[in-house]
Amino acid sequence: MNIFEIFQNHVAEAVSALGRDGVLPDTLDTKRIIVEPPRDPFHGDLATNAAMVLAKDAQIPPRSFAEKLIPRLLLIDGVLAADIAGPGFINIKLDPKIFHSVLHAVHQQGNDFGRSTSGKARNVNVEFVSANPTGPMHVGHGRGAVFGDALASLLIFAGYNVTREYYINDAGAQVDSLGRSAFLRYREALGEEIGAIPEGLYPGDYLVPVGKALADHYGSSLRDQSEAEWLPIIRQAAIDAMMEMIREDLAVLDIRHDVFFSERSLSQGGNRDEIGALITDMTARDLVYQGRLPPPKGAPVEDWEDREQTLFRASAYGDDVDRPLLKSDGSYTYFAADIAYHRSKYLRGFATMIDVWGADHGGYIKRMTSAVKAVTDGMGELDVKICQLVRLLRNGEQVKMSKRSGDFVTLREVVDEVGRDAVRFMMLYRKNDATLDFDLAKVIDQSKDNPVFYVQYAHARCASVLRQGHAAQSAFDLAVDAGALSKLTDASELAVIHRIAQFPRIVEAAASAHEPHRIAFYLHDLASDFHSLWNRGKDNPDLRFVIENDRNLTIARLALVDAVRRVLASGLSVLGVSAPNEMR
RNA sequence: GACUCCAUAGCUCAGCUGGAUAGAGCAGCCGCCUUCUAAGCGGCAGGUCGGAGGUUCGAAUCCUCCUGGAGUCGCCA
Repeated sequence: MNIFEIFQNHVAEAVSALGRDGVLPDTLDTKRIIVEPPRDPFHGDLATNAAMVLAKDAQIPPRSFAEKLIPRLLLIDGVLAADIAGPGFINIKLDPKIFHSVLHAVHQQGNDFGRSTSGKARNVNVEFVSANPTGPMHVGHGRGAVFGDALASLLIFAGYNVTREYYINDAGAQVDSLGRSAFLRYREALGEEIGAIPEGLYPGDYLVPVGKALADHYGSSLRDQSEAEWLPIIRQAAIDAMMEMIREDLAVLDIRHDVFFSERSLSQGGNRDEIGALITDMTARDLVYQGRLPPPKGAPVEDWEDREQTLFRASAYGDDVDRPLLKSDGSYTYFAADIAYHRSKYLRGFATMIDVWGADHGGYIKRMTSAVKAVTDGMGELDVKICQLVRLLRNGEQVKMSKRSGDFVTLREVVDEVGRDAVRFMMLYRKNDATLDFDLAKVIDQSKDNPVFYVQYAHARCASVLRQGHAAQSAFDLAVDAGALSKLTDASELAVIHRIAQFPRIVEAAASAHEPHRIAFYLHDLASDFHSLWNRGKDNPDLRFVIENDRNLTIARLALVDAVRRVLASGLSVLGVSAPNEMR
């Protein structure tokens, strides 16, 4: 139940009715009407810009428009008053019964309150993590992982049909290096002295067990083969081991992908060369031509050679320059594979694609969105979400890189230290495109300075109050009707209900903007409202939740507490953070 | 050189896709806190929304230019 949406429809209907009556033109575009909470609650419960956005088309001043509209608004059930404010805002005062009915809806819908159908079951592909299978995940990967996972959950909650996907970069030079690194470890496992790992290969200890497993399985049979023979075998074994490790890292954060898509499968996996087919298709549609590029700007590229190459007309679709699809040795560029990959998403039924990338890929957005536009005839839409860097701190001091597994702090180390909930919540308590300071000491601090604790504690406190309530009263049913809820009249109680009423529109806005952090901030606000309400009981015992001699009031208040608890739980569940019943 | 992102209170950041007197948390100051779970609650103070133009009824939000910071640029992945 989204009261803002409901009243938006009411207001639109009122405008249409005036159109039919000839009071206003009947051609007004009521879709532009917005009903939202006023900035200042003193103004009322709802505010609408209807008069201002439609005045011009109606060819009358906004305030005159409002004067015509208001009598009509007053006919709407639940509207107590409607006033013109400022340049032509209409502030609406609602009967508290509307808000009581919101509470009632929470109890009826339970954890589904806030769930929306605004996504209209449209297919969305969320591709995230896609870390190269060359080692364990680090903290930066973790941010993209949590962001993508929470965004996917949010979209599901908002009524989209979501697939979580991981693109395995298992076809480039990096995985060849991985294979060679694993080969060294294999020889090491056979008892050879391998010395230092050469520059350009992966030195991390995590390849030691891979080498050992290879030695166990193949004995020394691979050692004397040529690289052309052993590389495919060892490379694949190493990739599989790395992917297994990455899956485990993700599982620690409770993240699971529906699809793992192999880059290699596009050109070498089956009986069909997807990338070649793509280039043929693009050539037929004149998206590709043979031409020359100007030398790259900025840092000079030493081995730059001016030559004719196979180029995609990216600049015709919004990119800065055209982009090569073939390397000089005739093999496909990464970009060519990526276009084929995104086309495959489209062909699999995803007109809406979301990619979650790290900050270092920002320069890649234009060419990819332009490519998606080109190969889908403008039918496919790609939104790239960039997750900025994470600065790992401990009490304000930058954390030194660990040498244990290469040259970075692994995600696993961080989760082991502070826990899944802290990692997930803090990764989401910031806009994705802003850099994030993650302080290992602060996120486990049990104080209000720590938003994770603050929100979880609000949930635990709700649960505690409900336990107390059940102890003080005999068994009761919280799903009381809206009439019984009319006992809730205090301004601080109504303020909490107002906040609850906003949850559905926050969900929809966050989902359509692809911004899960809005849920995290909302939960913090709701927690704050609740802590505040709880404390009112200190100064004024009449405002406590459990009132000894007033069973009905107690039940109404516990219904409010339970609604807060449910919305907190449901929001936390979208973020993938647990909602504890006690904090001990 | 070009492009992307960022610039909002002393600090860290929100700002609901263009709305009213720009908000929160820290830090500072003042008060309260033997409670339904203590780890908090209330209040005060704090701002030329980096700067200058523009678009319009209306701009922190959209456009242009400038300044400052981060990142990217390739036949790398």
